[in-house]
Amino acid sequence: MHSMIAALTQLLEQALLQQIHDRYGVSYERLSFSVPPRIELGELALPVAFDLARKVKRAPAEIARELAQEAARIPGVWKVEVAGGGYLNFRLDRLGLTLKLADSIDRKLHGLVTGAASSGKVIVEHTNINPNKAAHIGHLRNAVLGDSFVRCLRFLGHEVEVQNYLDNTGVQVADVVVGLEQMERLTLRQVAALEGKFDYYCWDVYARVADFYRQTEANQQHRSRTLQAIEAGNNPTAELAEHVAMRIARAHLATMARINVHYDLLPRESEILHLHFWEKAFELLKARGAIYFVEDGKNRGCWVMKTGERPECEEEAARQELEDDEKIIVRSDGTVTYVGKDIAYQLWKFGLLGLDFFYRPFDSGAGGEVWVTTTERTQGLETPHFGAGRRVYNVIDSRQAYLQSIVLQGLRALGFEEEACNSVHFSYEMVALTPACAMELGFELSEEDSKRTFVLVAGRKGLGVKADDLLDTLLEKALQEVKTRHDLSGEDANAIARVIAVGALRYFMLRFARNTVIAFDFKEALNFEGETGPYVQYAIVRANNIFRKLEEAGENGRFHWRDVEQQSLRAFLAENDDIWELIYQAARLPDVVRQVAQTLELSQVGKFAFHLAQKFNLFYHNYHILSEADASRKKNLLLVVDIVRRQLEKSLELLGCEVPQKM
RNA sequence: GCGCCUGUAGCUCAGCUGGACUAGAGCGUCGGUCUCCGGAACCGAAGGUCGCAGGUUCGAACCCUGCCAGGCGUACCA
Repeated sequence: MHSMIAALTQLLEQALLQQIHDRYGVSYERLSFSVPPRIELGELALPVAFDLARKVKRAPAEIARELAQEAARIPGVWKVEVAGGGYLNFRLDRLGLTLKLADSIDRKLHGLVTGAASSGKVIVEHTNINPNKAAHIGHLRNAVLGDSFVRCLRFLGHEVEVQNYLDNTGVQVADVVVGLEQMERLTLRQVAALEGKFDYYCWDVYARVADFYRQTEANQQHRSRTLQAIEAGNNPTAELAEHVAMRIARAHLATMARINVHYDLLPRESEILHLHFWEKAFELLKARGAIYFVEDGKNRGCWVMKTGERPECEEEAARQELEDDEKIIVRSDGTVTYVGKDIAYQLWKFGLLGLDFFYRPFDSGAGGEVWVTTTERTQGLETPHFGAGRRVYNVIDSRQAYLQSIVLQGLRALGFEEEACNSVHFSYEMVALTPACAMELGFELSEEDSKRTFVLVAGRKGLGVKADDLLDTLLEKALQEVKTRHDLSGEDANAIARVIAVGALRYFMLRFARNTVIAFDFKEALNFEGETGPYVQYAIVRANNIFRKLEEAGENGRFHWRDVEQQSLRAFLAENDDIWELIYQAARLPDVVRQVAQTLELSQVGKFAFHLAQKFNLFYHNYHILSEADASRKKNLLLVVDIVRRQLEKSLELLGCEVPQKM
């Protein structure tokens, strides 16, 4: 799938490459177009004449003029001009592009051109919250990035499978189980009877376990013992762990459903173990010599993988370094680390393990169809085919870059070079708190910390903003705003407030580049003005109001873009650069999304929507549409509004935001 | 120590593979726009030696080197 604009650019490139070759005998691989500083100068610019000038020893402006003459005949091109001493500026056929775009929008393509087939299933793994406590704002960033990325890939025509991996047998779940069993002295039955928000309850338990471990050596030993019991299964501790993990997982799904995030499959770590995924991977790794057993030294009794690029470390002097370059895959107590299990999981994702899970639908209580892995086949149940992806994206914060590289090293060691290349660590920075925010939450900071620009969220300390709390606060604020403007029933007001709150939250999480640390601040996150989701929503609501009024005005008020008079529209577009710019920007949506698929910078979609909304608001201010006396001009204006609102709506949809009826 | 990332307006951030210019937004500040399709909006002003110093290039916020400052990682946590 490529876009209208990309298709046109390609056509232009082909024609020019041919022309340059014929005329000057120079062969380029490709031409790199840029964007002129102002729309009046055109939509595409090409500085190739500067380079040609050196090669054929002639003036760049002269060469540019020669190229311009023929290029003007390319279909879709309106005019070609020479500027800036040798730039070729291309001005596109405004009417043609506008009509094409309107038609494309009607067919729900929004500027895309159907073309190349999808290149196989893409698996996106995101969210992956340890199921041992409530989700916090850092998890929201992960889920919003992942979910929006999935929406973009689907828009581009990819088949996408969304997986939310549940680390239900890991250390973090074990810690909470220790807290419940040893600290709180609760049985499974008692835990199951606990009322209220269980994820919040566990948040506090988890925060206190660290202290519990510090108290005595015996307390500390509960961790390893519990972890082993969980891995072994068939014992009360394992059952409690199962209860905790799945109950928390449900809570996470409910939280994510609030912000329009859903999944296809919940692969569980316990199945990786019980279905012997890990054993199989372990055998493969051993057979290939990718990991080895350590007899001596600090890593004694562990199976490790060598990291770093010095396989032949020499003599005793290097012994220390060698140990530093060993990543433990199997601990000395026989349990497997996360990385080990992740290698097995990654192999399965590509269909390389020769094993598969069993599946059953998962009742998340949060709507949407989601499946979970199980250890046994369910009789008579037809299950979708999961896994066996062609390309895999793991949305994981940048602190895990090292672990991710080890997983890839594992794949490579097993000879799966191509799959390693198709494994992408979708890395992003964490959400931290401003010191002011941490203090607002009631945390005492050291003098050192209070001087920092941000402090890290720390689940172990219970320091963080819970996702549901943030959402509740946003909802409340949005509701206030709605109520000051409209007299609505509670239900209607709530529905609108929810859409606005989610729009604000998701936009906020996507505003920043991936590798920017978000220093969370309530004032900023709760803002509904300026560069925010509600700003974009408001622009669309305004546009929708125009059409609503039009319909209210009667049958003659109905509008369809095919009703525009082409001659009138042609002149209108030629005369008004500001309007043409609005449409051209709107047409760029698929180009932005294609770029996002490569750079993984979702913020670009947000920026696109915001800038387009800004331009629209200016247009809205400058042009009166409903009161326009000239009928054909009015239709032209309506066409502009229609195109822009539909592209804006689509870009919000890609960001997982909806549009309220009114606001 | 080593590895990765970051340093742009008072604050929070953009700036695509180096390119047309006066380096852009939002917030905040100050001043305007309500007989209008809703002001969650629009317009204007003030505010920057793009951390510092070299280098490459016709051209550098962007590429290279060094330095300074900060963050993260380098766990038998993930």
